[in-house]
Amino acid sequence: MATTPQDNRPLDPLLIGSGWQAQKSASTRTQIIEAAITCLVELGYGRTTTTEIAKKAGLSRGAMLHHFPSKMDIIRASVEYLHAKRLRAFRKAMAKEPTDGDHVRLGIEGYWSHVKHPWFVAFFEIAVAARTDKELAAILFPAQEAFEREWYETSLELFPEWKRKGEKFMLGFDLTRYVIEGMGISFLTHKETERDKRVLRYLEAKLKDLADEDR
Amino acid sequence: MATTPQDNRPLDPLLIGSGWQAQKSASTRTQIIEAAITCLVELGYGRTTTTEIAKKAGLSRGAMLHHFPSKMDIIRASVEYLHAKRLRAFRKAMAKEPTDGDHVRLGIEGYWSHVKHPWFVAFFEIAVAARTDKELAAILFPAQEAFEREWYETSLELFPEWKRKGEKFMLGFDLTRYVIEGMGISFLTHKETERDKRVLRYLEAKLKDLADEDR
DNA sequence: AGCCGGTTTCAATCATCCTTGACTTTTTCA
DNA sequence: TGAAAAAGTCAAGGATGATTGAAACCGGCT
Repeated sequence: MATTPQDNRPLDPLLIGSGWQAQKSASTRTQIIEAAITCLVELGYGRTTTTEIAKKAGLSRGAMLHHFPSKMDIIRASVEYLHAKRLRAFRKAMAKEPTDGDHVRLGIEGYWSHVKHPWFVAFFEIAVAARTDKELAAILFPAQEAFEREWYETSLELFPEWKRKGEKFMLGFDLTRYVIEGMGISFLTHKETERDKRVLRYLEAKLKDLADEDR
Repeated sequence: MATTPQDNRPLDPLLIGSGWQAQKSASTRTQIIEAAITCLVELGYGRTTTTEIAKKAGLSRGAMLHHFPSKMDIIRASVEYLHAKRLRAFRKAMAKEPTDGDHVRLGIEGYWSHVKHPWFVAFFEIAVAARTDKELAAILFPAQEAFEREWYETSLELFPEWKRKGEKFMLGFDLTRYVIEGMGISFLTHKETERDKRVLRYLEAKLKDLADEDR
C-alpha cells in the first residue's frame, strides 16, 4: 500500500517535512478554487454548479463539500483568490522597467492584457451576477473596492511625477479604466480589431498630453 | 368562424387580420415580453424563470406557455423587442435639434442616457449570458450587429460634416462607445460620480478636437 | 514497538426543492 | 356551439445540502 494519503496527486516534498502533511490539503482547496474559476470562465456564473466544479477539480462532490460547506463558500474563496492574483499580476507587470522607458504605454498595455485575462473574465462574471444578488454583492464589493484603491496606488507609484497634479491624474486614470474596460467587455464576444488598436494608441497620446499640459 | 388557414404556427398576430381578437393576444405577448425584461433587470438572466415571468405578467404559466412554447422563445422575442425599442429611442433622442446647437454634446448625453436605461441593462444581461450559451449567442448576435451598424449610420447622419474624414470619425465613434459603455458597466454597481462627469466632459472636448483637426 | 480510540479527510447516497414543458380542464367570447 | 385564451396539474431532470460510511492519520497507552 502506498504511504501517500492520495495516490492521485503527487505530494510536495517541501511541505511533507513541515509537520502536518494534512495541512497540505490547502492545495486541494486551491484546486477547487481554480476549478471554480474555470467554470466561471467556461460556463458563466449561472451555470456554475457544485457538481461541475467538483468534476473539474477531480474530486467527489462530498469531498469538496467538506472543504467548502456551501457553494457560496467556494465563491467567497474564489473572490479572495482572484483579488490577490489579479493585484499581484498587475503589480508584477508594472514593476518591470519598460524597454523603451515608456511608462504610459506600459501601463496601457498592462491593463489591456489584464482585462483580456481569464481572471478578469471570472471576476466580471461574478460582478454581473452580484448586481442582482445581495449576498454576492456583500462578498464582492469590499474586494472590488480594495482592488481599485490598490491599483490606483500602484499607478501612483508608477508615475511619481503625476503626484502633484491630482485631479488631472485621476481623470487620466478614470479615462483609461473606462476605455479599456469597455473594450474588454466588447472583447468578450468579439475579436480584437485594428480599430481597437487605434483607440489604444489614441488613448496613449491623450494621456501623454495630460501629463505634459500646463507644466 | 375560423377563417385562418391551417396554420402550422398558431401564433403570429402580425399575419392575422384586423378583425380578430388576436389584438388582445398581441397585447398579451407584449405584456409577457415586458415582464421578461423586468425580470432580466431585477433578477438577472440566471434567475429569470418562466414562473417568475408569468407571475410578473399577471398570467398563469400555462397561459404564457401558450403564447411562447419555451423559455428561449420569450428571450428571442425580447431580444427583437429590445433591439427595436433601443434603436427607436436612440434615433428619437438624436433627431431633436439641440438647444445650444451642440451636436457632440447631444450625442454623448444621448448615449450616456441610453446606457443607463433599463433596456440597456436587459440587453447587457443577455449579452453576458450569451458569452457561454451558444444558442443564445445565435439569437443575440444578429441583433447586436444590426444595432451597432444602424447606430453608426444614425450617427453619420447626425454629423454629416464628418463624412469626409472616415477614419477619424470611426475613431471618435469607437472611443465614445468604449468610454460610455465602460462607464455604463461601472454604473451597474456604483453610482454616478463627479469624476464620471469629468470624463464625459473630457471626451466631449476630445471629440471636438478630432472634428477640428487638419481641417 | 504495537494496539486502540478519536479525529480528519474523502466518497457515496439521499431527500428536497426548483425549473421546465407537456398535458388536461375551465372560461371567455364571437 | 366551438375555437381561442387562460388556468391548473403532472412528471422528468437538475441542483443543492445533509447524512452516512469508509479510509487514513494522530495521539496515548500497555
